[in-house]
Amino acid sequence: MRLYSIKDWKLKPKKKILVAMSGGVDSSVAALLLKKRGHTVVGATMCLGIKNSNNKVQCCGTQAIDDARKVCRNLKIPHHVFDFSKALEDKVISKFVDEYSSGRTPNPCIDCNRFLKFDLLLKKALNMGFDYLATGHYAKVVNIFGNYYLSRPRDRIKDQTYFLYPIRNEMLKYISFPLGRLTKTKVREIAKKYKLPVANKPQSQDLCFLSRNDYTDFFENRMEKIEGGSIFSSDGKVLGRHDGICYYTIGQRRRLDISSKSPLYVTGIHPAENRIVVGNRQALRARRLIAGNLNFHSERSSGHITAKIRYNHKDARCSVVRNNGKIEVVFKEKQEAITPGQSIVLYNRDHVLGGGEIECVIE
RNA sequence: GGGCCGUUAGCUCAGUUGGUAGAGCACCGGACUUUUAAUCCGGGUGUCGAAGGUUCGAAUCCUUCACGGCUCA
Repeated sequence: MRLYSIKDWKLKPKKKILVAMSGGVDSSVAALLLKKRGHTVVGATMCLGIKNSNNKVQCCGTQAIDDARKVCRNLKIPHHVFDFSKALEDKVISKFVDEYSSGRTPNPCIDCNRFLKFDLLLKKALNMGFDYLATGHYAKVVNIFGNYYLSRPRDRIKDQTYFLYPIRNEMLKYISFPLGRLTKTKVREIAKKYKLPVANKPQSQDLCFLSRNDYTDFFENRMEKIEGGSIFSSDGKVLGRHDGICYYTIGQRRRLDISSKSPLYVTGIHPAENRIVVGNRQALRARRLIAGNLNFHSERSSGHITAKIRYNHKDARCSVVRNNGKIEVVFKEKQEAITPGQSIVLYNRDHVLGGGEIECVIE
């Protein structure tokens, strides 16, 4: 017998659900499934004010809005576009720029979830009389004795709980992830079966507000000044030059333009001295870190706890001490390239305990 | 002018006592990915400055020349 029940839409009365639609396959299938279960479904796309030149596929540009609209027409559901461009600028992009100038590596997708999708958009949905906000994320919300938790999805490869930890716990009861019990393969099959216009659309990969080719221009326009500086070895020798610390992240190997006996990786970024420090791969490994800007879904801090220090990273055993609005995490095995600005997310088996932003590495 | 050192992949260099070369960076390709112009995997792209000589065999030893650097007049 199950101790908890996963929200099962089939058993619940029909609800009014706003589906956040990016124009991609996942959120389109999410909308389709909810519609087929008989709920009242409305699609919504966040307009982020991004100019989309040359017909490039972007997750949130105008192409996204067009695609989402097509899908909604196909599903015969209404489609709204909400202008979140100012919020994106104020809450996500400005921080993105600040973080890079401070030598940190931000994760804007997490802030987008924190401030836009699961805050502004969710509140807007509730204000409009919707019962739930649904998205196409691969994750689950589970209810254990009246408490809501974020939990890993069936498709472990697509697990997106890492990006979702900043959702306020009290908001989980208004959130639905219809893909939580499906695999990506199955989702694509469904999209084809029902002939969704975006069935064969490639998976999005880059930042929605910045294409891969625009990094340099973006920083040049946004940053007050970008100064080149020296690249140092760990023992203080000058090995080369860098074009500005905003172009580097911890663990980065490429673009160093330094020749040596074995590959070099960025091990430190020091904005005050405008200095990049490099070392061998071994020097990237560390065991302890401090994280802040926390959000928790569970008070639990003992037992089988694992954590991942970035998306696409296997979670690893660790212990956690909470202290004064921060956590200190100590990994059983050293982790590679722990990067300030990236998020650390804590798990107990399948449950997301919470997470925060890495502030510094201790050792 | 003399002496010394150097010249090897696009770049920086390694190459043991002679057996036709290999690292890093760069570049190209692939995997992964709604964060990192991230990471990982694969690929050597070469008249070993030139010409002679010694040798079964020369990037390696000898001679001359060219170019670059340091140094002494």
